[in-house]
Amino acid sequence: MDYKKLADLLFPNALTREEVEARYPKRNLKENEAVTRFAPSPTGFVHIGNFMSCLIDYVLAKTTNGIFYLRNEDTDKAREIETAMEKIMEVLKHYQILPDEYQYKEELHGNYGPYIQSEREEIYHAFIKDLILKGRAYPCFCTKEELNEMREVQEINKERIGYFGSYAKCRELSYEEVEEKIKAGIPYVIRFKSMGNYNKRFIFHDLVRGDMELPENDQDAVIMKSDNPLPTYHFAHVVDDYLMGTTHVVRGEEWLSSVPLHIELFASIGATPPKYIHNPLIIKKDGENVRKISKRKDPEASMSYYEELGYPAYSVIEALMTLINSNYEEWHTENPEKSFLEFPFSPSKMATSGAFFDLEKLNNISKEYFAKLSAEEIYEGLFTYTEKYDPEFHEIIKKYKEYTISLLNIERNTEKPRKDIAVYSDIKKLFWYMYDEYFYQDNPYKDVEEKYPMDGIKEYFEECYNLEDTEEDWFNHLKEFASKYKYTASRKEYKENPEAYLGTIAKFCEIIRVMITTSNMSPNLYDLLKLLGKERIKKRLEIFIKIFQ
RNA sequence: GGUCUGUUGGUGAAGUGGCUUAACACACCACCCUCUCAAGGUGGCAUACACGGGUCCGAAUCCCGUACAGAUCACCA
Repeated sequence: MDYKKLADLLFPNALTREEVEARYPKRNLKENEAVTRFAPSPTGFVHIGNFMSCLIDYVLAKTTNGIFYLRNEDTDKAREIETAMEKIMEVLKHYQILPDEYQYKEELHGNYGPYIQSEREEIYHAFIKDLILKGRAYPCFCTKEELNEMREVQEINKERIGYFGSYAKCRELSYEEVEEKIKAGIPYVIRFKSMGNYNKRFIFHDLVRGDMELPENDQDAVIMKSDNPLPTYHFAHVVDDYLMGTTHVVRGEEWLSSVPLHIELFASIGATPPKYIHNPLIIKKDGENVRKISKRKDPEASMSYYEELGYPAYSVIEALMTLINSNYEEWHTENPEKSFLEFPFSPSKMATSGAFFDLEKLNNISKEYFAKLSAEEIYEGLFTYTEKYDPEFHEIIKKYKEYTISLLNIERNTEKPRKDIAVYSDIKKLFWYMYDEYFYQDNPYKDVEEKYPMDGIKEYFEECYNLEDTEEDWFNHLKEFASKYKYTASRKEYKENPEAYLGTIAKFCEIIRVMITTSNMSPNLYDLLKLLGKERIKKRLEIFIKIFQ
C-alpha cells in the first residue's frame, strides 16, 4: 500500500503537522505548575459529576499557579443543545470557577485556541493525514449492519467484541479498492491502526489509584466520523491535550477502560500522555441498589438544582471538597478562615469507589455556613437569589430592607447562632408571617386546629407588654402577669397539679406565638414582638380574638 | 462473557503491618438546658474491617481464592 497516495486521496488539502504545531509553542511552565481543563460537551445541563472533575481541575491549577482552561467538546452535532454552553458559563460564573483561557461567543482568551472543537477541524485532519502517511490509520467502509453482524459472531464464539485483528477487514483494502469505493461515494470513517497486543500488559500510573496493570489496546478505534469531518472523543482528547499543553486530565472513572487506547494514540503521534486523575463516580442509593447518579431520574444530578433551591455556592463547593478529599472537613475546621484554594489537595487521597453525594451532609454544611454569616451578608445573598427565583418576595425584601435584616439578625449575634437556614428559599418559609403582605392574604389562622383559651391575652398587651423592656424584663413581667391568669412558671408545680392551671408559661407564650406567627414554632418571641411593633400586634390581636373567642 | 475497580457501624469515611480495646463527621435515639422551634451539652447506636485460606512474632492493612457490587466493551462524551 502506498500510504502517500492514500493520504493525498483522503486529505488532499490538509495542513502538515509541522504547520499546525508551529502555532502551538510549548507552554512556559515552572516545575509543578499544572495546566488543566474543563472539557464538557454541550449536550444538556451541567452534571454534578462533571462539575466535581471541574472543581478538581480548578483546584489543581490554582494551587500550583498554573492554567485552567475551558474547552467546548462539541463534536457530537446530533446531540448538541444550543443553550448548553450558556448554562455551562452560568454555572462557572455562579461558583466563581473562572477559566483563564476560553472561547465563548465573540470572546477569545488564550493563545491555544480555538477552544471549540468544531473549529479545529483542520488541526485534526493534519494529524490524521500524518497517521495515514505512517500507516497508522486507514479508511473503513463497514456499515452498521456489517458491524452488528460481526458482533453477533463474536458473541456466539465467546470472543472479545470489537474491531481488531482479523476482524479489522478494512485494514486489508488495497489502494485501488479504496479509491473505487470513494469514487462511488460510499461513506467511510477513519480508523486507527493498532499495533498493540491484548495479551501483553503494561503499567499505567493513575494519580488516584496508583499503578495499575492494563492490557494493551488492540482495537482499531474510529478516530474520525463519517457524517461530519470531526474526530471522536478519543482522538480529539489526544490531539487537543497534546497541543494545548494539558499536564493533568481529570475525568470520571468511566474513562478508565479507554486508557489503553489513549496511551497508544499518544504514542502514535509521538507525544507523552498527560497525568490522569480518574475521579470516582457520584452515586446514589436507589432502594437496594447503588447506581450512578442519573441525568434523567435524579434532579440533584443537575447543578441547577442547587442554585434553584438557593444553596450558596460556598456550601456546594464545601460539600464537594469533602467528597474529593475526606480530610478536607477536618482541615477546614482547623483553618476556618482559609479558602478551599489553600487546601493541600492530594489526588492519592481521593476515594477510589463511588462517592455518595449526601444531601443531609450538604444541608448541615450549609446551615453551619449561614450561621457564620452576618444578617447583612444573608440579605445580600437573598436579594440576588430572589431576584432570579422569587420575584414577588424580592420586591418585598427590597421594600423592607432594614426590617428584613433585623429579622435575619434574630439570635444571630450570639455565641450559638440559630442554625435553621440551609438554603435561601428557607428564609421565606421561616419568616413569611412577619410580612403583612403574606400574613393577610387570607384567613391567617385557617390551619390552627387547637382551641386556645383567650384568658389574659388581650389584657397582657393592654396592661403589661412594653416595647421598651429588655428581654429579661420582658420575660419577668410576662411571667408575673400570666400567673394572674392561672399560668405557672414552674413545670414541676404544673405536673403535680395540672387541674389548677391553664398551663405553664410555655403555653401562654405559645398562644402569643400562634397569634403572631400562626405556628407554634418560631424564633425568639421577644424579638418578633419587638420587630412587629405595637400597631401591628394590635391588629393581629383583634383578628385572633375575634376568631378564637 | 472479557477487562478494570471496589467491599470498614444507619450514612460518608480515617486507617499504607505493631501508636487501633478501629478516629472523625452526618443521621437517628435518650436525657439535660429551655417561652416553642433551631441550636448547645452529655450519653447511646449493644459482636463496623464481605467470606475462606495463606505470609508474618504480629494483618483492616501484604498474597491467593470465593462472593457481591460498580464501571466499561458506540461513528456519545
